[in-house]
Amino acid sequence: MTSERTLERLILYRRHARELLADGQTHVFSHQLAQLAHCTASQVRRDLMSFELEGSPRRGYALTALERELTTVLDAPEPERMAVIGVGQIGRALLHYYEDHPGPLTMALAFDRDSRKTGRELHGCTVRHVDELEAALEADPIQVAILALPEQAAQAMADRLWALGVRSFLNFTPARLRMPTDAFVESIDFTSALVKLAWLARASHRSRHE
Amino acid sequence: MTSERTLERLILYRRHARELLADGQTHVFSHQLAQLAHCTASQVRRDLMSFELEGSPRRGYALTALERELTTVLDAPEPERMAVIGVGQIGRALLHYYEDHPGPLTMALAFDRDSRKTGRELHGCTVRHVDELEAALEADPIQVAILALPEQAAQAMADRLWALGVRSFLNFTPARLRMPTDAFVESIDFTSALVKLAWLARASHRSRHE
DNA sequence: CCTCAGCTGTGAATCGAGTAACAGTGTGAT
DNA sequence: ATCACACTGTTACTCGATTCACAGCTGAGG
Repeated sequence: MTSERTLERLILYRRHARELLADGQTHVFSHQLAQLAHCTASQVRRDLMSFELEGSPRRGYALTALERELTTVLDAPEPERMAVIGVGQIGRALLHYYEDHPGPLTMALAFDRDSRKTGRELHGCTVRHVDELEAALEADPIQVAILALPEQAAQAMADRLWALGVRSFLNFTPARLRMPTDAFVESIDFTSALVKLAWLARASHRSRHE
Repeated sequence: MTSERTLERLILYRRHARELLADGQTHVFSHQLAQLAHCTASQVRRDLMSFELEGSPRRGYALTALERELTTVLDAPEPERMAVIGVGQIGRALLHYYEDHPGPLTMALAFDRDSRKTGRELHGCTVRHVDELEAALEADPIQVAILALPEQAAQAMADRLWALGVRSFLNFTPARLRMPTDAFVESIDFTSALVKLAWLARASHRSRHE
C-alpha cells in the first residue's frame, strides 16, 4: 500500500469500523464497507489485502482486528502534536473540535498576530504571539501546522515553519503554497470546491435535458 | 473535457491567470502554468486544447483570452445562490469571506437552529431559523448548500435539502453523507486530512532513513 | 527576407488505479 | 459428517488519465 487514494480510503474504513463497533456489530463484509465508503467490494478487499487480517467467508472481517490493524498503520505509535496559526473563526473552530476529540493528534499550540488575542487560554490552549513561534517550536516541536490565517500571510508563514522543520501543512486559505518537494500540503479550498459543485450540478442538469 | 480532475485544474489555471494579470503580465507559457498548478506542461496544454484558444509559440497563451475562456466554461451565465446551514464559527467565517469576495456565487441565505442567533443580520445576510427553510427555499431557490452544523444533524439536513431540490452540498462536518446518485457532495474533512498529513510525513521520514 | 530557437497542438505510448472474475475456503444448515 | 453457499484473496484485465515525442509553426534577430 503506497497510494494517497488508498490512504484516504483506509481512513474511511477505520471510521466506519468504529461506528459499526459502537453499534454493537462484530463483523463486516467487504461489500458493506464498500457501500459506506462509496467504493466497490473489490477495492475494499484489495486495500485490506496487504494487512495481517483474516477475513472469513460467511462472517467477513472481525471489526476489532480491522480497527486495530488500521490504527497501527494509520496512527503514530506516539501521540503527535499540531499547532494552529491564527485563531480567527477557523482556528477557534479547530481548537474547539480537538478539545472535545482527543486522539493521537493533539492540538498543542496556538498562535496569533493580534496581541489582543494572545495570552488567553482558548479551548485548552494558550494563544501565543507569532513572534514567539521560533522559541516555542524549538522547545516543543510539532509535526503538523494548520494555517488558519489571512491568505496574504500564508506563504510567508509556511516558509517560516518549514525553516523550523515542519513538513506537513493543512492550509485553510485559498493561497496556493509553493513549497519544497519534501513538504506535504493539504489545502482546504472551499472557494474552488464551491465553483466545482456549481459546475457539476449545471453539467448534470444540461445532460439530463439533452 | 469531462473529468473532475481536469475541472479542478481549470479552476486553478484561472486563479493563476488572474494573479498574473494583476501582476501586469500579458502572456503565459504552459510550463509556467504547470509550475504554478503543480502539474506538467503537457497536461496544461492538453487541458486547454479543447477551448477556443490560440497559444502562440514564442509568447504562450494570452492571459485575457485564457481568463475569459475559462470563466465562460467555469461560471454560470447568471449568478448562482448559496445557503449556509449553521452559523457557528465555520458558518460565520464563510459569511464573512463571501461578504468581501462577491462573485458569481452569492451567499444568499443563512440558517441556524438556535433562536438566539436568528433574526440578526450577519455579514450581509439575515440569519433565519431552520424551521423557515422550506418556505425560504421555495421563495428563493438556491443552487448550493453549505453544511456547517453539528455532525449529528448533517444527514437529516442534507435529506431535507435534497427534498427541496438542492443537489450540491459542501459538507464541513466529518459525517459521511449517504445521498442519491444525482447529488454532488464535496466534503471538507479536516480530521482525515490531518491523519493523512501526519502519515505522509512519517512515511517520507521512514523512507529517507532507510 | 531568411533562419532558427522554442513553443504549441496532438497522436501514440505508458502508467496506474480500479474492476472483474474465479479458485479456495470456512461456516451454518441439515 | 457432509454439503452447498457466500464470501475472501488474488490474479489478470480494463480503461481513463498522464506523459512522451515530434511535426508544425511563429515571431525575434540578423
